[in-house]
Amino acid sequence: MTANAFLEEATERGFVFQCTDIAALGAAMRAGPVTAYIGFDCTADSLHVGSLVQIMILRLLQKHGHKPVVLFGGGTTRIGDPSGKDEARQLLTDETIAANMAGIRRCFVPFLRFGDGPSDAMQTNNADWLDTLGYIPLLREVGVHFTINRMLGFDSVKLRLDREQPLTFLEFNYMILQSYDFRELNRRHGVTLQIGGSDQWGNIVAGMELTRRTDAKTVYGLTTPLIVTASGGKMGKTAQGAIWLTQDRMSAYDYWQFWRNTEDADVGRFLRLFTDLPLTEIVRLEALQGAGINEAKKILATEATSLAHGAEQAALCAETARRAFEDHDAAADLPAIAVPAADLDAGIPAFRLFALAGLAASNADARRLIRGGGAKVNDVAIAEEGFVIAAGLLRDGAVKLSAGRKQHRLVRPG
RNA sequence: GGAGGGGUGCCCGAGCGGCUAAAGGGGGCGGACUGUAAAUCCGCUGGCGUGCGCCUACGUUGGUUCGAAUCCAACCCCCUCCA
Repeated sequence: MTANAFLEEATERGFVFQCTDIAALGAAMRAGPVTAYIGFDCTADSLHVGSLVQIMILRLLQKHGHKPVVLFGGGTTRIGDPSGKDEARQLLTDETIAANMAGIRRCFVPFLRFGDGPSDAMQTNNADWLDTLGYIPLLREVGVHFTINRMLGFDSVKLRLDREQPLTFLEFNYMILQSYDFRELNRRHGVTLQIGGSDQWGNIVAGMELTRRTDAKTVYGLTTPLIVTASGGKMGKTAQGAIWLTQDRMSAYDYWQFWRNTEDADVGRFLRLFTDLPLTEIVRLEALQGAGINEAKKILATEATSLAHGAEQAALCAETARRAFEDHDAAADLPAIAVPAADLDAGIPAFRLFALAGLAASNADARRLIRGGGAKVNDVAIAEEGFVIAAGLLRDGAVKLSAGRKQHRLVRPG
């Protein structure tokens, strides 16, 4: 009934949670390319897989000939979005925001084609129009269209009120500014669709209504579902923290490993969302039973890593993992750290080296790891807590350290 | 402005003068089982040197005491009711 290639594929792949008017949006998309935007606030200097659904839907949009707009929240980050947060974020300085924006910008490069063509992606920054807004004019021109009665009903506001957590007036205004963004992007660039996570529904609808009331223009909103793992956990959280999309925050190898460790029940869903593989192929992969599903996980890992870090890197990661896990090859090209050769000659307590390699949070943590039987050197469990690692343990120029069965690091003299 | 309640480790949450690095749960890590999965079971979960300790920690700063997360004072922040 939507009869539109983009919406059909987006729906089949699991990107669509809610849409303000899917039939009308489908008609608009049939009529010609639609320009759509997603806003990204600059709260960190890199994006993680929590934003990957948004990035992938923009990619899909572009594939179908529509135009993606990436909006950096240089202005709105100075406010802080209360949506889905049970307490206010700490305010960021302007310098931090600028630095974060530069970092986030890099995350999109592998996923979208930027340029001046009709379906090339473009980027913009809401600080360009928000920073210079005058308070009274804004209140008179925009504020008049927002009723407190209505705003109090939005989930983002209700959450705070229900939990008796403070919601500052500053944050309360976030919705108004995001609405302003939508209208402004419509005016400047003909944007007619705003996409966002399901927690953005209220903000998106508010912008849609503002645009209709003041400009008599019809625009649309589309939200993506919140992605949780099949066992109910938040996706993209590990011991080390978030799964970052840039290599300065997380190596391609660890990124590959993240996807490789996907739960069985999530494989099909993640293949749909986070790879470009055709649906027919995905249907085949997710049907694999028992240990066979591991093949699908490897493909998921390589495809997802390929998008973020390139096919060459991804193939390398896959090969490293194959050698480390399937051949038990100590010389596989695992993440490595360098230790002064003299120190290694003299011998270093294993617990110290584990901490140094990032396999344990501290020396004490490493001692616990050894005591618990989870620490291995060259694939042999360490029996005594005081075990010393010296140059004699070098195999092909490296010592392999393992914390548990999955985390491996090489130590090289250098 | 007044009255009352509260701020505990990554999170939630007990403790209310010594036996408290602080119950319990969650999360995390390790082990067993597996398929580098889930579920389940077991162990660990402040730091530094190590089996004898030292340091840091219960909003902040002082005080009482041989001894405080626990008592007192001031201050900061949050919540509830009143003005």
